[in-house]
Amino acid sequence: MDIKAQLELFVERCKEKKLKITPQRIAVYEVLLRSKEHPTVEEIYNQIKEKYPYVSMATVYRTVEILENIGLVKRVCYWGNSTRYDANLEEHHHFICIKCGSIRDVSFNGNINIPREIDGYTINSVAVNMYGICPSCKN
Amino acid sequence: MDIKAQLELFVERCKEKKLKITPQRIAVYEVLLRSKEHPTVEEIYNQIKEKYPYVSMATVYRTVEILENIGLVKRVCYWGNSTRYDANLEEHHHFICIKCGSIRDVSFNGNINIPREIDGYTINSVAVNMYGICPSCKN
DNA sequence: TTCCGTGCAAAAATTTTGCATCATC
DNA sequence: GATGATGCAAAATTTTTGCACGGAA
Repeated sequence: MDIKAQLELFVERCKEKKLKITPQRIAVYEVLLRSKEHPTVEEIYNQIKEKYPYVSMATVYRTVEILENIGLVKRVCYWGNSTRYDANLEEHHHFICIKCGSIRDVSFNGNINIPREIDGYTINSVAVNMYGICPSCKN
Repeated sequence: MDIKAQLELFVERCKEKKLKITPQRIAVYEVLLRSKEHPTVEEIYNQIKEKYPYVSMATVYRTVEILENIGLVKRVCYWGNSTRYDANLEEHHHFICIKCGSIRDVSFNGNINIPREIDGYTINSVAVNMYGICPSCKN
């Protein structure tokens, strides 16, 4: 799905939930859509500030929470303390470099063999995090 | 490995690294060894306070960091903002309830089919997090 | 005795909230 | 025009740090 289509989906979801479509919300979502780095709130804020200097940190916090609630971004945890956000909704997993902290999306060709139910636990989604050393840290 | 053996391993690692063995460090590690809940720093602190009221939060923060550095606990991220710690070093994965936030260890019978190397990335460890609804939240 | 580790308190960093104003619908 | 969103600043929360003292080696 391209960015335009994603933004249209966002508009649609907002209308469904009676959420207003504001420039701030679009800006936050667009940063997330264009980024492959799974940015923290602070990183999102810094990127937005270049274009829209008036946007406040509080709004970014509020917006990522909304985006998470309406299912357009996922909160992801990797390494360190920072909460990060990811707008890539397609099934994918992550490689995290334990040296430099960089994150890279990984898709498997072969599926992971994980049951949909364990001991009465219903599994909605699976996140596989692989930790190791990335090529540029090998040297 | 039982708790006694784990504590001996801890003592050994400390000697290797010229770290002093203090009651506080043992207390923190013991809480982590006995807990299956993957506690946060605050939860560790509260448990220790019952036995050793003088221990400070700062020490707990410093100790979990040391334990992580010497490879005796893992920092795990699941849901929400809290950083949690896990002293179970055996290969296992986690189920996280997206309603109540509870965490449960999961071991697979069948292995997950994950390569040891992807595009020049060397994979040291894999963490599979399954998100869903636990039995007590189904009602 | 020598250091390293600790407690305490202060500082720093991160996240949330209340409220008046503003913008979207 | 009504309602909900925003910015700002303050508050709450979480984590880190400096320093003098105390305890482990």
